[in-house]
Amino acid sequence: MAKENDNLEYDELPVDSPERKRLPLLLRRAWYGLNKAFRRQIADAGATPDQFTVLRTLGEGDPTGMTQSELTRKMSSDPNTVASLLERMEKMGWVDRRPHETDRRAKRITLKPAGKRKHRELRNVAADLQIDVLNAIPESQRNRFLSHLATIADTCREAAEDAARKRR
Amino acid sequence: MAKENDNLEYDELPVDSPERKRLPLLLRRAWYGLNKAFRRQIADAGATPDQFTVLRTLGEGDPTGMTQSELTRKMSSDPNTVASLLERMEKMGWVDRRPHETDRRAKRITLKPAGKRKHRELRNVAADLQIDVLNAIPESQRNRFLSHLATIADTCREAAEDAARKRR
DNA sequence: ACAAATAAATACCTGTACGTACTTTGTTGC
DNA sequence: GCAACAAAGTACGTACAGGTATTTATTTGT
Repeated sequence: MAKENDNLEYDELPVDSPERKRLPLLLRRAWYGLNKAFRRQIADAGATPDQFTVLRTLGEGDPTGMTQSELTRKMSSDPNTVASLLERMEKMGWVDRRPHETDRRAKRITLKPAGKRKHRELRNVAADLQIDVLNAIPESQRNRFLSHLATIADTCREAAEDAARKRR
Repeated sequence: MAKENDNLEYDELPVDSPERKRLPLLLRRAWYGLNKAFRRQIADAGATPDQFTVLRTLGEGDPTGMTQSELTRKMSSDPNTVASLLERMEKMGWVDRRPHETDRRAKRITLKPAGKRKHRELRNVAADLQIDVLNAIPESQRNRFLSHLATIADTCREAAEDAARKRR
C-alpha cells in the first residue's frame, strides 16, 4: 500500500547524522536547561528569567532609560514580546513607561526603585549559575567556546533575516 | 570577575559591549535566531520548528512508535508541552495516538503517512540550515565546540534538577 | 511642502514552556 | 492481597515567541 512507498527512501540515515552532535538539539537542551534552572532558582522572588533580562538590561544601561525598541534590540527579542513583558512589569511597579520627550512615537522605559532592588537581589543568583555552568568546560577553552557561540548566534540572526527578506 | 586574559586571536569581536561574552545572552541569541530562521523557512509548509522536532524524533525512532513520555525524553521537553503539540498534530492528521497494548496508562504515538511526507519535505531544509550555520566556525574546531555545548547542556539540566530538589 | 516610505508601539492571534493539581493504572513492600 | 508509592496523561493557568494588521509620528524624495 502507500505505506510501503512512504517508507522507501525514508529509512536512509540523515546526512547530518550522529544524533549526539546536532547543533539544534544541543542548543535547545542548553538553552531550555539553563532557563529552567534559573526560573526555579528565582521563582520565590516572584520573577521570571525574561523579566530579569529586562531588569538587567535596564540596570546596566543609561540610567535615564531607553525606548522599547532599544530594549528590544539589546535583549535580542521581539517588540510584541517586550510590550507584554513591560505591561506586567509596570503593573508590579518595577518599571516606568512614559512618553519620550523628543520622539512622540516612542516611550521611555526606566527602572523604578523596586525594580532596582529586584535586580540587585537576583543578579548574584544569575552570576553564580553562569559560573557554575561555565566551570564544566576547561578554563583555557572558555573564551574560545564563547567566541564560537557568538559567531553561531550572529550567523543564525543573518539566516533569520535572509529568510524574512526572501518571504517578501 | 576576571575579564583580562583574553585570548587575542579569538577576540576579534566588535567590542560594542562587554556582555558579548555572557553565556545566557549568547545561548538566547543563538537559539532564538536559529529557531526564527527555521520557522520562517518552513512557514509555507504549515509546520513549526517544534512540530518538526516531533516529526523527526518519531521518524528516526522505532517505526512502531513510542509513548508520549519517551517522546518527551528524546525531545528534552515537557509532558504538558508534548501533549498539546500532539493534540494539534493529531488534528492535522500527522500522527496517530492510540492506547498502548500492554500499559493502559500510556498511549502509543506513531507517524501517519502525511506526517512522514512532511518530515521528508522538511528535513533537508533543516540539514541545510544547520550546515550553513556550522560553517561559520572553522571545521577543525566544530567537534570540540559541539562537545563543549553538549557538556554545557548536561550541566544545565543538572542545575535545573538540583533546583527542583531544593524547592521541596 | 507634501505624499510616500519608515519607524514605535499596540492589538489580537496561534503556538510553546512549564508550573500545580488531579485521575488512572502499574509496581513494590510488607 | 493490599496499601503506599511511582508513572503516564490530562486539565488548567500564566508567561513568552513571534506573526499580521493598525495607529500615530517622523523622515525622505522630489
